[in-house]
Amino acid sequence: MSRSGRRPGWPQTRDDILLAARRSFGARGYDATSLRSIAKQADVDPALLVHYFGTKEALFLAALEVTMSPMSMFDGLATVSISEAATLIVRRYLLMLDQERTRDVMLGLVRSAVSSERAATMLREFLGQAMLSSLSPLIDHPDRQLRASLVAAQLIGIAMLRHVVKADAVASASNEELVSRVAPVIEAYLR
Amino acid sequence: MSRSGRRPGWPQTRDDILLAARRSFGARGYDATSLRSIAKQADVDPALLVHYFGTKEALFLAALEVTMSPMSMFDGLATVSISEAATLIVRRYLLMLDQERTRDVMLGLVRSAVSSERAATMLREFLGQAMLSSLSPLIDHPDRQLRASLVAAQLIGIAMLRHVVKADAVASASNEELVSRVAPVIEAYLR
DNA sequence: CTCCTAATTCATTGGCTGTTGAAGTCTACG
DNA sequence: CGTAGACTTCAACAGCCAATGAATTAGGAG
Repeated sequence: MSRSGRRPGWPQTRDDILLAARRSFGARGYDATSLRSIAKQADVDPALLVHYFGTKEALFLAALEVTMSPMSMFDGLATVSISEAATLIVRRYLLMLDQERTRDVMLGLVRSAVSSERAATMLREFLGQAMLSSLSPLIDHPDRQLRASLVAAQLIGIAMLRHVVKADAVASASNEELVSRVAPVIEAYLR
Repeated sequence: MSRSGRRPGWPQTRDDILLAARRSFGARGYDATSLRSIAKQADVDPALLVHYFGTKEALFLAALEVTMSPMSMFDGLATVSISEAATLIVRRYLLMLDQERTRDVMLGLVRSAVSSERAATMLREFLGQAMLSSLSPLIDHPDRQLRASLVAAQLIGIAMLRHVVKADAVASASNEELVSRVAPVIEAYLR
């Protein structure tokens, strides 16, 4: 936030803003995050955010960039055994929660969904598209949708306890510890 | 919000405020709920809330009244088989989510925990006290804490999908349908 | 060298927030 | 009947919010 006017060098500012926004939304959710706080974190004037993105909600959408598709959490599950699939799902999910970028997106979605109908819809659609549609085909039961949703419930619950509530046992367990406890349960839903 | 001054009859107003507060916090969480909106819902002046409770946070605490003990979700589990215990846990939990009062408390806690460290601590302590301490003794494993926490994760995930995200499959399933799918999984954690 | 345009900031607006202090109005007790 | 005190409202403050519009600065094209 130096003196007024255009900054020298190449304007990477837009990305700085997106980074700060993703971190803030991920850490506190939509409502609790102000444009001003994002701007301060990006060392930039608040008006610049609306110049680039128009509105707070648009910035939220841009920062979370809901195309989590490259995370490919559910690729290649059809070609392995059910028990291997269950293990892979849990391991990949925990890996996603380990990487700052994807974790911030996930937590930003969850943290915002609880107080905004808009964000709840985003999360619902994300789940329906990314998880249920990839998971349901693996399940050979008339109630595949329900079973797949319960898998999602278990995973979201783990994210809540690990990163939001910060419950000791779940927060301090290693990934492989969690995999070995949770995978059999996921397997039970798939089978 | 009639004309000024004391209202005739017995002042049940305090309870009206608590009811409106519990509903609002349960529906939107701490941050997204304003004293003014609660006051309007209770048909009362905003200043009256602080006269009775002092501060917004105190009202939050009073409204959620974290002594959910009468719900006794985990009573008498030691005397039945593990499989019966699992069924009872899920059924009682869903029952709690069916009753407005306890559901509002639970959802208020969850909805507020995601954006307030304070509320996250409350939820963590509630889980530690109400669930883990009642559940752990049932589990004959060195990692009972982790297993109990994963049960909690599954249950919280169900509340999220059913009442926050409103995922179709979980929201429209009957209680007994859910019990029959989830109980075996809980049993796996306990066994 | 000169403009045009993109990047950035500044000052401001209107609205909502939690909280405060004073005033009004009723009930119950003496 | 009157007055103390509980109940309730009113008006206001200071602080934060998202958003707007004009002003300032720099890079790049001609």
